Amino acid sequence: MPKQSAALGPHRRLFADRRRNPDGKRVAVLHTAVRMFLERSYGRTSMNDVALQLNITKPALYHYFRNKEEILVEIYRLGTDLIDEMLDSIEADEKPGLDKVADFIAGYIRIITGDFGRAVIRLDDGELSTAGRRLVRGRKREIDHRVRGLIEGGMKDGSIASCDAKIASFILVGSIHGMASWYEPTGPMKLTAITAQYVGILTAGLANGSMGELVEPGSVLLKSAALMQG
Amino acid sequence: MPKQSAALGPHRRLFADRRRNPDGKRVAVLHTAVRMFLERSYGRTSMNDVALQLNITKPALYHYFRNKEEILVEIYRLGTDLIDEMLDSIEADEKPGLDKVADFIAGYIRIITGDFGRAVIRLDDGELSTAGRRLVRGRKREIDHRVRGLIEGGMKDGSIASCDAKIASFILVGSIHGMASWYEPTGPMKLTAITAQYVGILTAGLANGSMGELVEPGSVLLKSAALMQG
DNA sequence: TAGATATCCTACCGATGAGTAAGATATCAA
DNA sequence: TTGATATCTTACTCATCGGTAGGATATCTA
Repeated sequence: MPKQSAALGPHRRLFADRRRNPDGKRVAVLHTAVRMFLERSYGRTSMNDVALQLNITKPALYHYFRNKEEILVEIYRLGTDLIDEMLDSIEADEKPGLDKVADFIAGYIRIITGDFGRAVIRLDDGELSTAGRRLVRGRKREIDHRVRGLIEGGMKDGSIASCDAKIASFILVGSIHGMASWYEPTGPMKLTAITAQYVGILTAGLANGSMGELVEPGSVLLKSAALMQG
Repeated sequence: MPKQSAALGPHRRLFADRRRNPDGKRVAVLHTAVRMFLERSYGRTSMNDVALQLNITKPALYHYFRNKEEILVEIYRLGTDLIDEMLDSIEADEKPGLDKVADFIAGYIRIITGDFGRAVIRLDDGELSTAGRRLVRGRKREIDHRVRGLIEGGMKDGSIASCDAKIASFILVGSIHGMASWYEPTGPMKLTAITAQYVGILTAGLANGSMGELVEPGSVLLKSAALMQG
């Protein structure tokens, strides 16, 4: 963990003195918490851990948040807000569905490589209470529906090949979600290069005309019907 | 949880009497545990929970496993074994790389819709000790490399368009991993139909010739360069 | 400068959960 | 039948963690 102590510095410094700054300190807690939750998971990060990272004690955290869950819910809210705004902007555009999908891929990658976007994907909403889980999953479901809408729009205007929009959107977001796990900002690949690959492969898969000569899954699929495991 | 008590019945019944059957009871524990880990996560499933589900008490579990982690590692081992065997069979085939990829998609979906396959994807290996984590992540990495090999093979024989094999394999497995989260065996969609969609879209995306007229990510990508978040 | 209050701390509670000690009882092989 | 042992239980230890009680101290405003 000392690896990222440099990045945490600014937030830590906010708590160096007792200057009054409730809003600023609240978001500082959020930035530190989301980093730690992503690194060690929500369940394995104690309130004490977060407090120590900020150079305060655990009860001080409860001055800014009612409980641990409130921190997590707030993180989800910030992350889903980013995604919502991007979808707003894409839906407002006037262009073929396939182009909107291309924009979505690029925008989604941009968001998901940031802390709060990545949190929406990687953190386990099963840790939430029933109420919190309902809220978060509702927002996720809404996002899914909007992505599906993009694909359906493309099928209507003919830029996207006829397919099951639900499955296609799952493939789309699923492949990008994977990035949230393996992408490292300090890694060797430039983000723009990665994005170009994603846009290329995924739009090629959806584009009308490209699914002409379908590859049939052969032996393994047949085997799968026979060996279907209980 | 009473929802799946029917499926757990057989394993529960194994522990009804004290007949000696160490191996059978061991796998019964594994089957019950993987189900519960998938439903409630490893961290939120206590040894007591698992024991109760089997109609025994917690210490009895320690007769079959040294500790909780040993159960999880064993689950990972069984799951990765399934994937390894499938890759063995595909690599042994003599067919174009794109066809192998199609077979892989179908085979991977089949495995991932089963309990142990899904566990490899969904369970958090961050819960493991350093030693266990090294072991599990090593096996996962090996699988990744083999998938990448399939794609590289296809690029060599010309059936797959030139692209970054690393990214392409991440897109491939990432999109299927998403299934491990949303797929429900009792859901409305037949597995063969879902598989066909995956094979269709993904092989179309990789196939040589389909990436001719690339869709350029437009406004959003440009915005992303400017708004890059810290 | 003085009161209001924001900020933060020490010390604690109660719950949970992994793992163990030590012994009771059933099963099976000889 | 009997001894070895596999199986399982009750009753515990120890550590961690979310959250709180109650008070101390610094900051800002009037």
